[in-house]
Amino acid sequence: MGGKARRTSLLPFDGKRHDHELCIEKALSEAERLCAQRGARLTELRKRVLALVWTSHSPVGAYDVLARLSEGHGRAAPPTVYRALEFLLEHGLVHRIESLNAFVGCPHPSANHSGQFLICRDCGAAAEMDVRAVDKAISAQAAACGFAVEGKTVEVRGLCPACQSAAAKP
Amino acid sequence: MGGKARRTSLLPFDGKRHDHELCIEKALSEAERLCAQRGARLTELRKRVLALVWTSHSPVGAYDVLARLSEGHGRAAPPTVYRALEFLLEHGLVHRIESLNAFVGCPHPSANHSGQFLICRDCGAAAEMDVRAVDKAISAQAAACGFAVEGKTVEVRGLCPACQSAAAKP
DNA sequence: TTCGCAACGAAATAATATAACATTACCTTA
DNA sequence: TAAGGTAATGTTATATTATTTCGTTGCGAA
Repeated sequence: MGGKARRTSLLPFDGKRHDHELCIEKALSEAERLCAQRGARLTELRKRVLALVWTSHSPVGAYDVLARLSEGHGRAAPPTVYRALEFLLEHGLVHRIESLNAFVGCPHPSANHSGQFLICRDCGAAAEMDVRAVDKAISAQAAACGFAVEGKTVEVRGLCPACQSAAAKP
Repeated sequence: MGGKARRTSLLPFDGKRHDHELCIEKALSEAERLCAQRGARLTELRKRVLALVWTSHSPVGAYDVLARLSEGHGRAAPPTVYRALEFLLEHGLVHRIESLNAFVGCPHPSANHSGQFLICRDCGAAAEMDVRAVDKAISAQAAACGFAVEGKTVEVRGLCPACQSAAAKP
C-alpha cells in the first residue's frame, strides 16, 4: 500500500474499442487445443454454440443461443443447446452467470477456476477477475467452518467505468 | 498462522439440534421491529411468506412458498408470492440464492449487507457468513478496475460438516 | 367523504430448464 | 468390412421459474 494504484483495465469494459473478432478466434483455437489435448470431442455443434456465446462479452441466455443456432441450421430444440453448454461448462470453456441465468465465454479456460465476475447492469458486459485474495478469504472461512468447498459463485453487479461516465453527463 | 484455528460453528449445519421455532420467532419479531421503525407495512401476507421462508435453513423456492401458502388460504397466484418476496428482499429480511433460484431468511436483517453463503448440496442448508475479508477483497479489486459496485453475490457449494461425516460411513 | 396510492387478486403468458426416448454417427475390434 | 457398443444429437413433451396486465380492495391523508 501507499503507492498509486495502477488502474487495472478490463477488456470487456472498453466499449467496442478492442477487436472482438480476435477474442472469438482466440477462444475457438484455445478450445480446439484444449479439447484435443484432453481427448474431448469439440464437435461442430459445440463449436458453433461456443462461438455464439462469444458473440460479445455480455452473458447470453440459452434461448438466445438457441434462436441464433436455429437461423443457420433449420430448427433446434432446447436440449441441444443445454447439452452443448453443459459440455462447454465441464471443460471450463464457458461460465454460467447464476444471477442472470446466462452464459459467458471464459478467457483463460486452461486454468481450473470457478470464476469471479464484474457485471455491468447498463451495458451488460461481464468481466472475469479471478482474484486470489477473494478465493483465499472464502476458502479460509469455509475451512474454519469445516465446510468442504466444491464450487464458488462470485458475481458483482454494478456500473463499469464507461457506463459511469455515460450516466454522469445526461 | 501457527495457532490452532477455532472451529466456527454455524447454526444451519448443526442438523436438527437447535430449536428452530426460536429462529422463526426471532426472525418474525425482528421483522416487525424493523418494519415498524421504517414505516414499512409488514402485512399478514408478507409475514406468512416470511414465516414460510423460515420453515428451515434450506432455501425455499417461490413455488414451494406458493403451495404452502395455498394450503391454508384457498388459492394464491405466483405474483402474490413474488411481490411479497420482493418486499422482504428490499427490506433485507430474506436473501435470494441465485444459484438455486430460491430464498432464505436473513438472520440479522438490520445490517445492510449482500449476503455470503455456504450451501450444502446434500442437506440443502444455507449458512450466511458475511466475512469482511471477502467483501474487502472484492471491493478492492472492483475499485482498482473503476467498477462501481451495487451488489455482490457470493455462494459456495459443497458439503457441510455433518454431511461429510455421513458420507464417510456408508 | 373522496381522493390517491399501496397492496392484493386473477388470468394469461413468458422465460428458463429437464425428462424421456428415438435416431444417428463414430469408434473399436473381431 | 460388418457387428456391436457408446457418445452425440434429434424430437416431443413437460416441468419449473418469473413477469405482464389489468381489475379490485383497503387504508390513510387532505
